[in-house]
Amino acid sequence: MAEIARLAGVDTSTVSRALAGSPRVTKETRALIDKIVHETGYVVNETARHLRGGRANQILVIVSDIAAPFYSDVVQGIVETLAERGINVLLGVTLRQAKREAQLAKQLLTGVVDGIITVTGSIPKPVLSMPGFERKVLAISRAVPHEGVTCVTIDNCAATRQVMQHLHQRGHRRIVYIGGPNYSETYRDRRGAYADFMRENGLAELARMRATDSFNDDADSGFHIMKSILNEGDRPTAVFCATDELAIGAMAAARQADQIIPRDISFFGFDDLKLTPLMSPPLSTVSVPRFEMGRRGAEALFRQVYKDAPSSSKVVLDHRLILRDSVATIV
Amino acid sequence: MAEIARLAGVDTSTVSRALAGSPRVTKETRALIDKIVHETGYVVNETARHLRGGRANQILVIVSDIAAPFYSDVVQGIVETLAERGINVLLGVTLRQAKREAQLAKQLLTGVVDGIITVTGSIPKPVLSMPGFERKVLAISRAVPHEGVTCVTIDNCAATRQVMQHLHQRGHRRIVYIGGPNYSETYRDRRGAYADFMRENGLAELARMRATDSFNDDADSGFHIMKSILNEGDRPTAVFCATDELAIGAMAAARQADQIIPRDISFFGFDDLKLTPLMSPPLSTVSVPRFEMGRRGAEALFRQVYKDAPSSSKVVLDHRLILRDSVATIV
DNA sequence: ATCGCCGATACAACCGATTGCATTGTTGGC
DNA sequence: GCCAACAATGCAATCGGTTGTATCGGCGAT
Repeated sequence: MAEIARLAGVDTSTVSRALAGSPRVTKETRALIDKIVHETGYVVNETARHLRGGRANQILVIVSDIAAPFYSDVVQGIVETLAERGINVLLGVTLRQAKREAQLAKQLLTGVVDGIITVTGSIPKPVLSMPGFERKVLAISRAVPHEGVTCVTIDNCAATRQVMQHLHQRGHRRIVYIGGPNYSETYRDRRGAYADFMRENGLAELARMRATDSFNDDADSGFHIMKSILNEGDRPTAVFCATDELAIGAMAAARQADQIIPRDISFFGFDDLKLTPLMSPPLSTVSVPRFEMGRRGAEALFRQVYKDAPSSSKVVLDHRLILRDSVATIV
Repeated sequence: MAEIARLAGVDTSTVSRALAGSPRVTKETRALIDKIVHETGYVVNETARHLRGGRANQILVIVSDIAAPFYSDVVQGIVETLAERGINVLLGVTLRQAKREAQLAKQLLTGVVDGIITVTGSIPKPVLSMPGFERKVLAISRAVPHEGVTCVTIDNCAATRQVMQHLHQRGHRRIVYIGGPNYSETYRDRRGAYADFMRENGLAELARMRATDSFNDDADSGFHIMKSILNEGDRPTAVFCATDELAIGAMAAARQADQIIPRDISFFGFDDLKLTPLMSPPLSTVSVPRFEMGRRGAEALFRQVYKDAPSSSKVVLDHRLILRDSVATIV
């Protein structure tokens, strides 16, 4: 910028103002500066701007694993939305290790980012000691156990209830639940709503809930759980999987055991991943607005961090049941 | 830092050196400073450090769409690797628009990032005018048309040839190719190797190549292409899909037309996505080391940017054929 | 006892922009 | 024709660190 100022025969402050579009520079000066900037290919140093301005214009997104389709869709929504607003997205993956999460937290403390969107259901510890962190952090999909932090999610209990009602109406009673690890609020909600429904409908004794090992909730774990269920005898007529990934694995296990879906066993998923209509058979599932969750979360955090908007407690988006061909009617 | 210096009764330069582990500070001073730092919860301002040091310790990853499973796996590999080295990853998605790509390029020019990993097969124009950009840019999966830029990829031609040989040995002659848009070098290579193989084996007249519309290469496009192929009559005995996503869609279309796979039609995919062994039937495919591509690419760029290593032209990783149950033998 | 050397720390410039305030020059009013 | 007011620009401090060089003090050697 000093170079530009020299060439234009003005001070750097004038160049700065000209570039910022301040009304305090003449058209002529502005034109001259613009011309020189164009000729020399000069671009401002964002780092210096950040240092002076105190804003990094960057937001950190924390997921446990970007390779999981659910998260990558959410992140896509976030990145698109923030890019439109000139905000960069830093991507952090925790691999479900608290240590990594703590490392990532430093990015906020050291001023590398202005805010954090977490899709893991937890806030890195070091962040909690920051005064006013509530406005700088936002949770998507999984709520975090902290007052004042905005959370964008869906109504997991209501959705689960609707799924169960559907299965029940179709004549299913012997319904198994396959879910992910219960440290996740999402899975706790879905499992809880399942259990409640079974109890309320006098099916408490038929309720069977299975969760994946420790940290796994991918298709493979669904496959293995389903395999063990099939080996136990006393087969269910329907399986409610807490995610489509689990359902894809579970259906594969059923097919491998020569079960015809849905004739022998029905399946219901959750998420409506892009691939599920192409499964064999197309999977009935709950549509979860993943991109939209990302978009809304990004918008909300943007307003909180850069526009001084207050944080709200919860933003609940709509879900809806997608009925395809994986559920049979029992007569 | 000034505050720390004041409390410790020393100069900021001493604090800086103490924190940096310089041998030029006494144990006592260091201990005192460490204690005060700990008590006050002080953390350095990375932005200031970057301004002075000229390094952002950030690298930009450009993909067209993080929601595509192929890309999200590559990105996972990149993020893990760079995190280990203390480098942040900025994620940029182009949605295949040159405009967005150009915007992202600015991050390098303005010093926000020190390097770029592109998985789109192209380098943003503004970057090309940077002297020495070759060392700051690296391509993964798809090569870029620029001398001196390192590219991490696999041998698409060899892999395609092996697939075709396999299908040929199993008795298939009427083999269709379904690929993505040909502006991508990857798809051109795979299609070219397919065409060559057909010609070299006297099957030139049976060669049929279909590409998806413009920018689409997801499962849905595979579905629609397959549907139109089935409508044309003169059905192929085998379909070679240039990606697993296309294959998943194509298989769904075949099933919907009451074709039994592989009895009526065989399928071969490419990528070995995590879900393909769970398909119905499990898909034969080419294993592509996506995480490893990300890791190796990240390592190489890290060395180039931060360790002054020279750029190499090409890093070719191993692929291998995964034979499952989607290909029948024709007698 | 004095000189020289060395280790520990302080001083100050620097990275590259932004911005409040001072200064300069011009114009308009009376 | 002089002064006030205002528009345009320059000056300099600032953001928060890092680092080359200067300074200070103590100790060993002669």
